[in-house]
Amino acid sequence: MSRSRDAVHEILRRSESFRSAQDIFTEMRSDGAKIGLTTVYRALQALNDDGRVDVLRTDEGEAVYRACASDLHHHHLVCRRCGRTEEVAGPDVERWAEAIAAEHGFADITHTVEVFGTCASCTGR
Amino acid sequence: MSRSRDAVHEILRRSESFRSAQDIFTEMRSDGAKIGLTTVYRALQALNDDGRVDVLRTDEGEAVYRACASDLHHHHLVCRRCGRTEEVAGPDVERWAEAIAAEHGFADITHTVEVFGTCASCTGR
DNA sequence: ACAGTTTTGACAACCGTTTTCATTTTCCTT
DNA sequence: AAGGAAAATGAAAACGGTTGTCAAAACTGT
Repeated sequence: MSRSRDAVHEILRRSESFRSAQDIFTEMRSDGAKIGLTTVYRALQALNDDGRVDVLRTDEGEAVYRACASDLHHHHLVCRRCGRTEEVAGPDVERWAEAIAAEHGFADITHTVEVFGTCASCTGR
Repeated sequence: MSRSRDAVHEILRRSESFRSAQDIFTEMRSDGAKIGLTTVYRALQALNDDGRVDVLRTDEGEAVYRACASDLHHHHLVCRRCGRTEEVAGPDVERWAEAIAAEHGFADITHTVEVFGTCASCTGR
């Protein structure tokens, strides 16, 4: 498992946002790559197992993947129509999470925050 | 939409944890209720629309529901050790989400916020 | 080149969820 | 009560994303 796995990883690294498996598959195909959807799924699984990509679920239950930027901590604003994703910083949210956790006696906390909406170019269409 | 909707809500209120639609359906059937799976799904949707239950996705993409203790919008603080869940209100987060979305031209937004940690009684054990 | 293992991909199977649609129930008006 | 429109129901089919199957193709070391 290497050829296509690297290809998928590459696509993801070039992307700035979360991408779905089908989405990646479509892009690779129209780029002329001869790869199967199954292989894309397998590559994503493997990459996730290796901790090289992370995955989250949209409101609709679709899995979307992203190469780990691992930079700063930030959250995502995802268009539920076209999948476009903006990275947004949320210092307020971080503080809120810390405070609320402390208040309830919870320690060692982590949090997930994802905002879904319809982006400007998809609105009204 | 009332008979079965109340029944589903009742099941949820008696539950202490998140339940899947299929799970609820199975319980109701073995309790002798003559209800269809479709109706369970519709009841859950309606209850969710009314803000009486909240829904989240498991890692596997399955939707799980839970009766809201409070009728207001809120988030969860989940103990990663024992699974204990506290409902927490997050007006700050709501405002933050709205603001950030508007700033990027996103409309019609929803958000998921889940905070994981180790609760007081699990700490130090 | 050769045998053995791994990877691949078309296709079918899966599973949770939604849609369809005909039937039943509920509710309102006489 | 009776009649009729509107809402609710449920069995079965459709759907969409994901995973399994399995034979063919691509690597591996000898």
